[in-house]
Amino acid sequence: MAKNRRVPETRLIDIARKAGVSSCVVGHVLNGSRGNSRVSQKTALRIREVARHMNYHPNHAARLLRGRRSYTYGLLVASAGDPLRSFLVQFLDAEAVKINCHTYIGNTIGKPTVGPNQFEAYVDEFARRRVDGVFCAVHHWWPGDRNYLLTKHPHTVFYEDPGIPQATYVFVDREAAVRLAVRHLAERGRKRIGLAVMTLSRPMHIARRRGYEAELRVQGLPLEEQLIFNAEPYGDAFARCIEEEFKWEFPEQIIYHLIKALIMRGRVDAIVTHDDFWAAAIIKRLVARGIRIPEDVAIVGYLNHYLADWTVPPLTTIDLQHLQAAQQMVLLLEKMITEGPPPVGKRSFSIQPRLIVRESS
Amino acid sequence: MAKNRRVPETRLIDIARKAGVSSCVVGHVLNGSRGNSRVSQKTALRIREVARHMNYHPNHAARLLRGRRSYTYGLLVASAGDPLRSFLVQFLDAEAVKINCHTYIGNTIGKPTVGPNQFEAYVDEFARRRVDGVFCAVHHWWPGDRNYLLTKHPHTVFYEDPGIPQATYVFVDREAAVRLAVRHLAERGRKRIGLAVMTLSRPMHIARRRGYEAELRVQGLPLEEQLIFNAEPYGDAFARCIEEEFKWEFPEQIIYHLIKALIMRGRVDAIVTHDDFWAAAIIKRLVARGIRIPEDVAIVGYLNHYLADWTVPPLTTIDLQHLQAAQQMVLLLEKMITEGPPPVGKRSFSIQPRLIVRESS
DNA sequence: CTGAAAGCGCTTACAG
DNA sequence: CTGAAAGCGCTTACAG
Repeated sequence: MAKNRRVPETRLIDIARKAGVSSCVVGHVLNGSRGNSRVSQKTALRIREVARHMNYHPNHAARLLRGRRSYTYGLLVASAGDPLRSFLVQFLDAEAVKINCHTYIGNTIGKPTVGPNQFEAYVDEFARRRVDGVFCAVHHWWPGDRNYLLTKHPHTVFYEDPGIPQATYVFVDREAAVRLAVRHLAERGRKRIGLAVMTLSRPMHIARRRGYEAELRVQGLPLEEQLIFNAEPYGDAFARCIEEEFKWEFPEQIIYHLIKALIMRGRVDAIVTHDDFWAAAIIKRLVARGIRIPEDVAIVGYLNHYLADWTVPPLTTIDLQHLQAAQQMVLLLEKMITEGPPPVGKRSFSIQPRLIVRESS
Repeated sequence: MAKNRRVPETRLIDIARKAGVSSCVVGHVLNGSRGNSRVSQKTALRIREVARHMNYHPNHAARLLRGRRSYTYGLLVASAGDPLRSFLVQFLDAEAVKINCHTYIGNTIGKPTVGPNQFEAYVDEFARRRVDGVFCAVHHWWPGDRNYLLTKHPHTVFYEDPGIPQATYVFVDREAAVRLAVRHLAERGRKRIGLAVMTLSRPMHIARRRGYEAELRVQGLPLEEQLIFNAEPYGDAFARCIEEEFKWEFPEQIIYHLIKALIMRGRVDAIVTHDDFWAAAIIKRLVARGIRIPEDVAIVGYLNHYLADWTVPPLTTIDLQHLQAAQQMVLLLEKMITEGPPPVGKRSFSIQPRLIVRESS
């Protein structure tokens, strides 16, 4: 019975014996954080040779226990497959790997075994595993005690403003995003540009309206209340995860109300949509009614998910620059870990989105 | 300067002092693997109370060092964002979480810092972190020394046959998959059903051809060599990852040859495609040429990626049952870890795919 | 330039 | 039913 036996790993002491030195010398040569000037070149070389030959890999647990960093970041997301965040997750991991760190992913979607407080459960798990810091990319409308997170892990960088004073975060400039979209549509001759948003009750979303109004003014276009569709009154507009299936449920009925409000009543000739999934759903419904995209109505998305390449017609959208956001977040967290938190007042960092023109506008 | 200080975590000894017992009693009550009969109910209760109150979380590194399992599985994938595998990755993680394990994801896409042998680098990293076992879901055409993996981690479960004798793996029954597709198309009256595959030089892909031919025979349909398109002669047909961008590059020129071969020469009225991405690309090209889907040509995909819901028309496809595969893989690996590898000859497990009918057929 | 030794926080065989 | 103590594999202050 093979059972749980594994080939015993080479230890520091094995190298030391083979090389005929003490283990502390080996430690200095192979894993030493300080300069290695204390060991002779020749010895160091021999030790490295032996280590390579014996396929030595330092025991991570032992180093951790001795107080070294874990070189691990906790990463909180609703789900690693969350279509709104999957590229951010990927980029965060890739950037972490570049500096020899690893991301420990905590999905906050409720699992029966973990119980309802999965967010908090992962905050504890991160503590157990001694992560160096945490990225929180959980949507603001997802449950989870952000204050508890900050208490247990002062080194935390959020994606989007968590609404907690003094928190450090990276956010996409939504005002600029909508201005880009509106300017583009105005330049293409659109006169009645609509805005469709999930909610207007959070600062980050109010920024969209602000950008929308500012750019309409610049373009000399009329500002009518009926050109703005806010999904809030129509019930829970947020994408939900169907627990069993891990698929994101899209609130289809919202699209029905949206078309009624913006197309029928508002008679828009363009819509700046909440995100690419909204955009794709709107395009589908409009095409089914014989409305031509972009001839009759132009559509602009928000995210630049790879879905945007596959809609018919392909979607003009706002790229959220997830790679740039990820780079910024890793840089920030690493700096927090080594140098402490940034000064108050310099804890938020905006990412400038980019317009990607395809065929829906 | 806050620096790298964190709130000191509660230790076992802190609980012991507070509860007025020795740390070994506390260890037995809180983390003991054996029955706790050796400690009185009353003491145990008090200890648990104190632990909860002091927010105790056992130090993972210390337990690991003492020889306990890491409750961590290594997971090798080309990239966590690989569109062909992302749901499998998600499900594997979710299933692992259910039994209180964690998946440590190793992306084998080459990073400059890790060097060209990222597969092997992660095999070593998994050893350092003392994972209990490994899932390998890397595509067969991706580089990486699978034998080295098995040497370092005898407890490994592959997704799809790695072509190594005695390896344990879960695979999708491709023969059954293609038969489902062909039968469905025949039932809808299609007479000239084409098959498009990336390669026929690996057993797993030859299975597609086998299923195709077998079902055509059953349906009494003609078997013509020109109805089979094998992309191999047209150069590197595999999706590639563009390093900088982490986007999957689709081999578009293949589609051109495919249409020429199957539509122009073969005059097919249906195509069973290599996967959903091929299917989506084919649909796009055909629609652009004025060919109607499914009236003129029916298309069936393979994978059931969520993209399949967004093509126009929505894609009829074969669902690969990734959830079921993930459950099987976790079950298998856990059993290997606790009871040793399954007997030779019982090391491969097939997953039966399912036909999902949408509007492209 | 190098070595002997303490200790990180647990687990567990051993002794009462 | 409970405690004293060794030891997992490292790191590092201390002593030569």
